[in-house]
Amino acid sequence: MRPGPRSRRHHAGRWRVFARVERFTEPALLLLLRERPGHGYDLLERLPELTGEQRVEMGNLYRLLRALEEEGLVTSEWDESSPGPAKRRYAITEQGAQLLDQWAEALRRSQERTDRFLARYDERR
Amino acid sequence: MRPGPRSRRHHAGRWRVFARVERFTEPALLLLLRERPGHGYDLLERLPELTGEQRVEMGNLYRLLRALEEEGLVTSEWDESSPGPAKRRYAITEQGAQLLDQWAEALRRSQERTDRFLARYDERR
DNA sequence: TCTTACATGTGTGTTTTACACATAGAGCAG
DNA sequence: CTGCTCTATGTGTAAAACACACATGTAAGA
Repeated sequence: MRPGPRSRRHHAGRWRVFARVERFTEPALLLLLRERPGHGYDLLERLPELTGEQRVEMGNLYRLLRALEEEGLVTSEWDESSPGPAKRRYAITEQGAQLLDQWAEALRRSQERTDRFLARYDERR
Repeated sequence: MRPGPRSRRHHAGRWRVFARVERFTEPALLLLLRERPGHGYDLLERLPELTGEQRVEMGNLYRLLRALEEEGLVTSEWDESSPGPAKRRYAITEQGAQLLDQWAEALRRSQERTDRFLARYDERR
């Protein structure tokens, strides 16, 4: 029953504190797809450019892509032309691009909040 | 069954996208307590200085404070001297201050990630 | 033939957050 | 002195987000 290294609780020196923006995978996928279309496995490999050390779990990635499609934020089609196993190739829609814009604004607001936090933290360090 | 406004999914124009750092309340509490001790209700009112629009849910706040205490990050004692209902007055410990330092580092790394994201977003806007 | 890389998925548990409600002291308006 | 609001602390539980484990199949190369 010991909490793992990414558990909610952390003894000061023992476990790693890892600050993440929640649902960051969603805007990351939209940005990658705005740059160019791609399939799940491809996106899985391109994601670390944006998410860094925190790798995205593949099971949830495929589920997220289908959820995005259900909402009309991306579209997909089977690509059997290219070699290897069949791939589902995703592309961003106009709606998806608009949501990405909203995410960018939201992320800027989040940056400001964290900036204020860090400034206040540094004040009395 | 309609998802609420803070649901996981958002149609581009309809629902609000809200980027938050997960478990941000924890470092926020530690910072407030490093500045001066205080009780739950007091912290609930001071938190918006750090968290902004996203208000913290009081039920979870009290649970979080007790969890922090269990781990030795804060201490508490009943204060019945001051007027009104009895308050549980929390103070940060050395361990708590150390964890806050780790959070600050983690938040800076998170800022860098988001900066990279936004720079890449702006590139091809 | 076996292993590895590519590729897509399901099932389920844990963690984090949201929502709803319970309890009680104290001050004040009527 | 009754009801109302503000202060103050909590519990119960559901939903959302995320992690971990595993299943399935193609294709290429040792």
